[in-house]
Amino acid sequence: MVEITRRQAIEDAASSLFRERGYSGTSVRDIARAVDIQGASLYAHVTSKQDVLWSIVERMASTFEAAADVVEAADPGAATFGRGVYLIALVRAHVGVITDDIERASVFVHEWRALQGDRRAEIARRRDAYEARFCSVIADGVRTGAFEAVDPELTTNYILTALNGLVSWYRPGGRLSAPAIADFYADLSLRAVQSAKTTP
Amino acid sequence: MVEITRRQAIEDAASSLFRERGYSGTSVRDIARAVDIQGASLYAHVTSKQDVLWSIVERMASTFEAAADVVEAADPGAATFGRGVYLIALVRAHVGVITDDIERASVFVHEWRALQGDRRAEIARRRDAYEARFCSVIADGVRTGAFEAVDPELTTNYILTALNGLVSWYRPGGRLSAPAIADFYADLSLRAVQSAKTTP
DNA sequence: CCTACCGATCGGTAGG
DNA sequence: CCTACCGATCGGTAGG
Repeated sequence: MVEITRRQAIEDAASSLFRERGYSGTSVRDIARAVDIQGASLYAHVTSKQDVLWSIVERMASTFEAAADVVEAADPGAATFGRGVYLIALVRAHVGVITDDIERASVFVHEWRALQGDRRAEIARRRDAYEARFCSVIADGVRTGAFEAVDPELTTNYILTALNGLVSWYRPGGRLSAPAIADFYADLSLRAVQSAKTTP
Repeated sequence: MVEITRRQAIEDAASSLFRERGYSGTSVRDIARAVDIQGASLYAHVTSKQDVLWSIVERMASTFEAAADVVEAADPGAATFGRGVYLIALVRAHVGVITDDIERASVFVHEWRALQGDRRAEIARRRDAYEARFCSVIADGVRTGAFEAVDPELTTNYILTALNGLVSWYRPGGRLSAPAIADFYADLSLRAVQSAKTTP
């Protein structure tokens, strides 16, 4: 119990530092200082600095995946919803994950490249799979004529990077609430692909 | 002449390394090795690692500003062009700067935070001023009804981060040419803000 | 969770 | 542009 809490405190502190200074720019002593222990004592709780990064990044990857799973579960086989409704739901889910844990989300977006070897490869693979969900919804919409004849891959990159930009400026308690941002971002994303024919 | 060339080679190598590993993750010896000299010899050409980062970031800041200046010069007082045409021109200019020098652009986008003190503050200020150009075009369009009633600041963040995402995946000689990407990104950005009323 | 310590590497300087 | 070198800091281990 105590250990779980301590470990979480370490990951919280590391998330904040990794976000501010990057993984390479943060020393294990920086993290230790943030939780008020000696640098070497950190190794009673974690096996390496890489291990801390991995925990943060892996958890966020799972959270993004789970959020998209929920959207998918609401319309099994993707048969009922219009592609626009589906895209909006995916965008809202993505924004929600970011605003729910802005520091870990920031580390996920910007620091996953600091992972090494198999772990980096795994995250790259899972990112690709996640992006493919957006891509196939967009491709579907283009096929049915609900969306403009956009390039699905390019458009996925455009939209997802726009959403991820949130990690650089969102701050809880700011001018706009998280749900308001999710709504506005969903509107912008849908309009970007929406066919003029289906716009009233 | 030789020195100018050498200095450029160092900045090129540093751009590539800063892009791949980040500023903190790159050592001066890494840079030196890339230009085939000893680590300490680098200091015959640069005064510090910070100095190299500053050169890269400052040049890119100037390049972005100059590109927007050209757009502005084409319509002094912003009186003739429709806001849509103007926004498209700004987006194309921005994308063009990125695709013209993808490595320095990537460093500009991701590593400017590694600058210290006054230099970091200066770049933050110039970034804000640059973003304000996009913001005011969007705000104008909203006022005249040419654009949807979007939040100009939020929309500026959305669009500019989407464009900057290019630094993470654009590679010269890829599936899409730089001008094609600029066109598609301009279309997506315009549609995101375009009022349904003015869409045919 | 601490003190004490490890070899490696860091950015940078001296002096040629 | 080199060799030789500086003090500081790095991630991590030993042993309690």
